[in-house]
Amino acid sequence: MTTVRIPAGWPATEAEARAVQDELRERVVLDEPGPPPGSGHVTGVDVAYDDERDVVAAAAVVLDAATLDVVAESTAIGRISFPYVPGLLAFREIPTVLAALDALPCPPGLVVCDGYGLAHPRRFGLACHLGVLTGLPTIGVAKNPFTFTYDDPAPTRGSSAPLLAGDEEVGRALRTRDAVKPVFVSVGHRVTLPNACAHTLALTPEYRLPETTRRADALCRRVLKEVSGTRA
DNA sequence: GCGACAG
DNA sequence: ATCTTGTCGC
Repeated sequence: MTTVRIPAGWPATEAEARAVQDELRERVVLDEPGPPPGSGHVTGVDVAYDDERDVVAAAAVVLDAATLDVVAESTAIGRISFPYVPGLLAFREIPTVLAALDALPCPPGLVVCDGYGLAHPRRFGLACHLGVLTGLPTIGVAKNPFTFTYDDPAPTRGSSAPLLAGDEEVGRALRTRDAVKPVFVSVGHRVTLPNACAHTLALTPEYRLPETTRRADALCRRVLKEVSGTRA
C-alpha cells in the first residue's frame, strides 16, 4: 500500500478547481469505441473516507473481463485533498486513486469509476478527469441520477433510457437487474456510450452494481478500517 | 436569492 | 461518503 501526498498546485478553492476542469475538458476523447466487453482487463476504482482523521483510502481492483476473476489489487492512503462539493468530486478522490492505479502490477485496461463522466454539470466528471490524466479508457457508473432526469426504463435487465440534461443525452439509466433501480452510466474518456453500457451489463451478472466497483469498494473500506484501527 | 446536488 | 439493528431471503 502506497502513501500519497497532495500534489503541489492542487486547487485550493472552488474557482481554481473549475478553471482546471475547463482546461482539461478540451482533452476528453469521445470518438474512440473503447475496448470490447468480455476480453482483457477491467479495473474498478473506489475511495473511502475518514473525515475525522483526515484519511482517504483508495483501491484499484483488476478483473479478467471474461471471467470476472480478480487479477490484481492495489491500495493507497492519503490525506483529504478537497472538501466534497457537488460537481468537484474528482478533486477529492483523484490523487489517491492515481496512486492506487500506479501501484498496479499490470495494465488496468478499461477503468470503471464510481460516479459520473460526461453526466456532470460542467460535462467533466470524475471519469473524464481520471481518463484525461491517465490516458486510459474510462466510464462512470453512478447509483443516483444527480441533477439529471430520466424516464424509468422497462423492468427487464438490459433496458435503458436516456439520462437527460434538458434535451442533451449525457448518459443512460441502465437496468442491470430485473425490477431493480437502474444505474447511471456515462462516458469518461475514449469509450462510446453504447460500449460503456455493454461493459456495465457484462460486469453485472448478479448484482445491481458492477463487480469492479463492488470489489474496489470492499477493499478500500477494509484498508481504511485497518489504518484507522492501527492509529488510535 | 434559495434549494438541490456523484461520493 | 458515513452514522447504524434487526430482519427477510437465498
